[in-house]
Order: sequence, then structure tokens, then C-alpha cells
Amino acid sequence: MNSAEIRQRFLNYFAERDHKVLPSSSLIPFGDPTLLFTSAGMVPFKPYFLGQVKPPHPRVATVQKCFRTVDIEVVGHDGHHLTFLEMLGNFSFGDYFKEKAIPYAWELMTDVFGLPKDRLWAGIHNQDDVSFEIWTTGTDLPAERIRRFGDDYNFWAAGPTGPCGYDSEIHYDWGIEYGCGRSDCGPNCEHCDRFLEMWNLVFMEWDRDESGKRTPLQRKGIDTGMGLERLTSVLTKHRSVFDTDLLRPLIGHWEEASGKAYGERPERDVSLRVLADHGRASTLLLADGVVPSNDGRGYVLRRLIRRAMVHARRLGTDQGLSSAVPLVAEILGGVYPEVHAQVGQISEVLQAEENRFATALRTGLERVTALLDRGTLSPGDAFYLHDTMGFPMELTAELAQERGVSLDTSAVTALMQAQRDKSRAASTFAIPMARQATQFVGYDRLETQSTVLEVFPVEGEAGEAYVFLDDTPFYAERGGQQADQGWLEWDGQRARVLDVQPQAEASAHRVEVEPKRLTQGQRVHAVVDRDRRGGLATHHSATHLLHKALREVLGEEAKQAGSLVTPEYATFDFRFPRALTAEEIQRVSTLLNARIRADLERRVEELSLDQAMSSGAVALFDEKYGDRVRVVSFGDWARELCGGTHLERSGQVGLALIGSDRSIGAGIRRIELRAGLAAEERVRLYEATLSRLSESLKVSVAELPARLEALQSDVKRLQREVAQLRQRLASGAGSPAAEMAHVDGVAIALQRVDAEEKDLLVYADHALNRPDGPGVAVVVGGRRLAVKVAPSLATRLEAAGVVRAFTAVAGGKGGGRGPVGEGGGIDPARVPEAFQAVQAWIGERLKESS
RNA sequence: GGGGCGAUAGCUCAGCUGGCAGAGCGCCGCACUCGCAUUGCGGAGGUCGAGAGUUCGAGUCUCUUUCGCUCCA
Repeated sequence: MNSAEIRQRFLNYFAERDHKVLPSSSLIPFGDPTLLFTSAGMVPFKPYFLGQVKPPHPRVATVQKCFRTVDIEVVGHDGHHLTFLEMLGNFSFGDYFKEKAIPYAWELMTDVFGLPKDRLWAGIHNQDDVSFEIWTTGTDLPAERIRRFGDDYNFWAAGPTGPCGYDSEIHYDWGIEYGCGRSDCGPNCEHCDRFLEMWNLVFMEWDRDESGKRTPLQRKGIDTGMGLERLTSVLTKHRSVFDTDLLRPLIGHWEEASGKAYGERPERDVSLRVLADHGRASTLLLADGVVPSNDGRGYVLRRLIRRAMVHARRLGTDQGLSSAVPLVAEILGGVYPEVHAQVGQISEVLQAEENRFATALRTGLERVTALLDRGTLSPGDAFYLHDTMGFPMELTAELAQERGVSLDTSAVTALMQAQRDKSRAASTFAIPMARQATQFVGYDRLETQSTVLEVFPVEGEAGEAYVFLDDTPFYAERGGQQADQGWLEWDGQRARVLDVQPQAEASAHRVEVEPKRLTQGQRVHAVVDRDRRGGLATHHSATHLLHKALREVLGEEAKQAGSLVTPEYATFDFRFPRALTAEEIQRVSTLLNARIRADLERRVEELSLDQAMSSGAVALFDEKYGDRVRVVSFGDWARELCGGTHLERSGQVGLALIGSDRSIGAGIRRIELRAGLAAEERVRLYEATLSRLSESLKVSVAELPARLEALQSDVKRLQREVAQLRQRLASGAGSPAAEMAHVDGVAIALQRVDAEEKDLLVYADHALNRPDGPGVAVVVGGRRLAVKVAPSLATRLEAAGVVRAFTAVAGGKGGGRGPVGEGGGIDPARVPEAFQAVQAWIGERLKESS
């Protein structure tokens, strides 16, 4: 039996029992900004479990792509942890409960997959007698192979509040020969890995509130999850998931690349497993639109790629993850077509990221060697290299060892831990979960009567509340379009809506209001800010038209990689390997504005995802489950899946201006777009600027560039002349006569120059450098002052002292360092007196030091 | 979302405690050379990321901000 058959048999089993089989959703959870990745099969179904919306069918089954950040550090060290995995699951939304879920699981494992009954164990919660009853009466699992555990193993909750319940796990027993031999050895044994946790059946039973009180859910639910990789390993009698047909070919790829065989040396095997896992995970993440970056999802991806490179280096190969993409596509591409379709682009992005890390390593390496040359390496240095330069600590340690320099790695790890704690402490508060869906009515209307469902205070912001409504005209920030703003009005009161965040099927309105002034059940009038919405719609529609124009000019592979739509401007990111030429931008702009003037009519259709795709609509990566999707088109030209708000006709855009494109990362370009009013304002600004310029330069706009160039070269020539003249002045010829004084054989010069002269010190310098120059030069220009002391006197006189003696009389302030001093704010009328004071001060100093 | 580091000539960077903006490479010119490379001499090239503040004076100190690199959530 291979993994493909196992997937199929699993789904078939549940399909035969009236489950609707749904396709895997994206690794990027839809409409849930709090969640980084789809980490379990139930993630796409959260709105169903919360009762926010009605599921398409009361029971479903899926094979879901999952990514788990928590296991990154663990991967490779054992035979069953993975970052990317496929989760087999069956779900019931208020339909059957554990009385069916347990027998289903048992029947599937034993009858369908034919696992020997004496190898299976069950774990249940120590208070869950109901499950014990079902296991013992509903299946033929003997009571002695049921173990009871506490909350840490068999209690499930999505968070401190919300749905929760007991769960029950099915464990596989590899046999006594793999065990620790202890008498209490069994599932969840801490001393050995004789038992493998395979399938977790979650029984969602209660709703928990802030005080910890549990109230029974009206509709109890079932959520199960079993890793395809683990199941495959058991069914094909391989102790490790890395020996299954899902992963073994990837291990083989790295064996070949490195020339090191798997299964010979434990530490090499770790590297081989890490590479196999990370290659799969990176490929699938990229296929779902994640791009390496400094934070969020992109950062996790970057970390995977870099970890993999360190391991590749350890194996002595310079092949990066990009080399494994075609193989991953071969293994999983049949199941996940998005991988197949993008093999080239995925490899390119990986390649670019690998190059980037290579440069980080190179600069890091220089620094490490520089530090090691000094002979010591403190934990602080190593942490700096890791934290600031991104140079892996293991490599630092390795290099230090080679050079015989000691490094306290545990101290470095402690510093890393401290940094981690700091980050965690500062992590943001989540928005509380809504219990009901919000109906968005804002496509056609900008205001509506609505009822307040729930109100929560915003943590850390007094006077603000999250408000959930039953109906809302406010568009929540989604798909790159910023949220609407506006007002809630009730009983003569009015509160500003600052932001609206999506939360699965609900919308959280952040409102400027004391939380207790708005109560559940209150009727409110919700009004969207019309101007802001207009700007958003203009830019969103313009973005669609731009997307299409780009694809026509550059080719279909110029695919959207993200966008930001604000009322004032929009940015559009797309995959393209190089900068656009001026001519290409010109063509895009011409085409775009021609289609705006063509005044294409906007149409919105609600279709099934399949229909939409086959009708040629452009789909992005974060499509969600649900049988209907919105397709927005302008004429028969631009056609995209989109939930955003749009204009009625392309002509309403009026005008669209596109800026030059720039790179924002590996293979991704960004174009800035201004449309409608914002474009008009921009044009007006340009016009005003140009006409002002042409007026003051007295030439036509067309002649401006030539005129400016001429002026610039004039200025340069004049500047040069001025500098030369000034040099000549300062060096003596025709310079204003300096007033000279002599104290104890030291000549002191006072020179007065024009107030505009900038570099007073240059004059002082020149005075000193004359063959018969003085020992001290004082230069005054306007309210400023410069002092320079000849090197022969530098040990006896400080320029700062001269400046202070001067300013003590003439006012102002100043100071200096060594033989150079400057000051300002002096009264020009009192310079003669001040010069007397300077002479007196110098006289005293000379006496003291002689 | 939090932390660390950075932004100075076309490129890579230096600029110590605030006091005349620099080096190497590259570029241009001249010399040497049959020519090229090399070498020597000379030269051009700077809103010191942006904006406020402190100060007589800010590349340097403080705050804000943009962007980049990096670690973490």
C-alpha cells in the first residue's frame, strides 16, 4: 500500500458514511490574522465549530496540508516529527459525537487498513468514563489496552476560552523489543518510543468562559486528525516516516548530492532528514504564496531555508533546497497541483534566498575570523553574530573550536532565551472570538440598521472597544484592501469606527467608545465614511485593471503576489524577474488608461470555485472553502476572484498614474499606483511645480531640463571661482591686514573677515602657515570666531582657553579641541576689548607654563 | 508585534570623547609604453537616508520617521 492509496481509502471510507470530501485549503489560513499557518485539519472549519456560519454539510472529511512551527527545532532528531505534514481528518459539526467517532476510527484502522488489533492502544482522559464505555462496548479493544491520562495529554482547547473537550488518542505499538522494558511502559511513555501516537479524536463538548466555567455546547462536534506520514510508516512497516514513499526519495536526493549514505552515521542522518523535511515544507509554503521575509510567515520560511543550508554545508554539499523542488513536485504535485504549476518560480525564489544567505555567511565569516584573531570570543560576541548578523551559532562554535578558542555556548543560549522571552512578553493581545457571524451588506449600501452582538474592551487602549454586529456595511481589512471607517450612531450618540478586522466569518469593529456605553442588543445605525470608501474602491478597481494590463504587456507569468489598497494610493506586487523598462511602463500606463476611458462595466458573479476557475478568472492564493466565490470583471477584460469593494464602471477611476517599479525581494517587483482624486491631486501638484519653475526660470516647461543643466554647470563654475579667490585672499595677497600683538615673544594675530565667510578656520590656518606667521591666530567673522594655535605652542596653549577668554568679554560661547577652537554668538562691537583679554590670558598661561 | 545593527563619493567602508568630510577600488586626464597590463602624477565625484530638537557649532548627541539587514513572537 502506498501513500496515495492510503489517502484515497481514508476519504472513501468517510465518503461512504455520508461525509462530504473537501479539498485541502491553503497553508495560509483564510481570514484569520491571528494564526500564522494552517496547523491542523480543523483550522479551515473554525467558523463552523464556533457556529458563526452553517457548514456546507454536517459531516466532512479532508486531507489537509499542515505546517507546524513548533516542530522546527525537533525535526530530524527522531523518525516521526515533521514541519510539513498532511493531516487526515473527519469532522462533525453538531452531527454525530464520540459514540460514532470512536467506532469509525476503530473500524477504519482494523478492517480497512488491516492493522493487527493487538497492536493498537487507546488513551483517554481520566474523567472520561463515557469514552471508556464506548471503547469497551463499541469496539473489541480490550479494556487493559486503554490508558487514562490527565489534561496535558487528553484535554483539548483552542484557547483559554471557547470550545473545549476531552480527546482520545489511538497509539500503535511497535512491539516490546522497541520498548524500555519498564513495567509501566505504555502509550506516551517518557522513556522510549515503542508507542507511536497516530490519531487524535477530539470531542468538542463545552464552551469555557473567562472564569473557567464550562457550559455544554448546543452542537457538540468531532474533530480528528491523523498524520498521513505516520499512518503510511505504520502500514508499510517502516519505523520512520522518512522511510516512506513520501520522504525516502528526498533523502535519496540528498544522499546523491552529498555522496553520504543514509543510516551510517547518526549526525549525518539528522541533516539528511532535516533537508528532506525542509525541502518539502519550503516548496509547499512557496506554492501557497509565502515569500521569504523578515517577519511573520515569510520569516519562518526564511528560517527553514537557512537551517537547511547549514545542514547541507555540514554534509559537504553546496546544493540548496532549490535542487529538490522538481522531486517534491513529482511526489506531491499530483495531489497539490499548485506545486506543479510553479516549479520554476519556486526554485527561483529559493535560489535567490540561498544566495542571500551565502552573502550573510560571507560577511559573518569575516567578522568571526577578525574576532578569533584577537584570541578570545565572548558569549556576547557570538550572540551579536547570531542576533545581528544572522550568523549561525553552531558555525561560530565550530570555527572557534578549529582555532582552539573556547566559547561558552550555554551562555550564548541563555542570551538567546532572554531575547525570546522579551519578544514573547511583548506579543500582542488577540481579539476575542465572536460567537456569531457578521453579515456584510456593504457591497450595495453604505449604511444600515444593525444590532450589537458583543462588546469587548480593547486591551491596553482605554476608551476603545471591539464591537461585533449582526449586519455591517463596513468592509473588514482583507485581501490587501484597508478597512472602511465611519461611525456608529444610537440614542443621539455617535462613535467613530477606527478599524475593522476580519475574524473568520465575523468582523471586529474597533470603535472609539467606552466599552460599557455600548451594550449587547443595542440597535445602532452604522455609517461608512463615503469619501474613504470611494478612494478605496477607486484604487481597488484600478489595481485590477493594472494587473490585467501588466499581464498583457509582460506576459501571463507576471502574476500578482500581493497588493495594498488605501484611499490615497495602492501598491501592486507581482512576480517578475527584472526591472521594467521605461518603455514597458509607458505601454502599461497607456493600456491601463485606455481601458479606464473605455468605461467598462463592472459585473459581479457568484460562482462555484470550479466554475470561476474554468471561466478564466485569475485566482489568488487565499481562496477559502465555501461553494460560492465572487468574480469581479470589468467588461470582458479584467476578471478576478475578489471579495473587495469596487466602482460600477472603469470610467469612474478617471485617471491612473503608475510610478516606477522597484524590487521588494526575490523575484518580486512593486508598482505604486495613484488613481481618481489622488491622481488628480498629484497632477495638480506637478503642474503647479512645473509652472512655478518655468515662471522663475523664464523658459517653457519643455526647455526646463536644458535650462537647469546650464544653471547647474554655471553654479559649479562660480563655486570653483569663489573658492579660488578665497584661497588667494586668505593666503595673504590682498587680505585684510591682520592686527598683530606680541606677548612674551609670541605673535598673536587678529583678523576680521566678512560675516558670510564660512570656513574661518581656513583663514587661521593660512595665517599660521605664512613664513612669518604668528603663534596664535584669531579670526572673527560676524558673530563667529575661530582660533588656531601653532604646533610649537600646542603643549602650552589650548585653543579652547583662548576662545573662552574671548567670549568672556565679547559674549557668546565656544570651545575646541587641542589646537583648534571655534565659538559663536559674540558681539562684534566688543572685539577690540576681547582681543586685549586674550592677550592678557595668553600672557598668564605662558608665565605658568614656563 | 518586540529586540539588535545599519544608511557617509559610482562600489566597499573609515570618521575616536561634537570643532576644516576621508581611504581603498572604480571613473576621467596626463606621463611612461609600438599597444595592453602595470606604475607614477593630477582631477572630477557628497542635500553624510528624511524631519524636528539640544548646542556658539551636529556626519557625530536626543526624539520622530523611512528603508535595509538580522534575531525572535
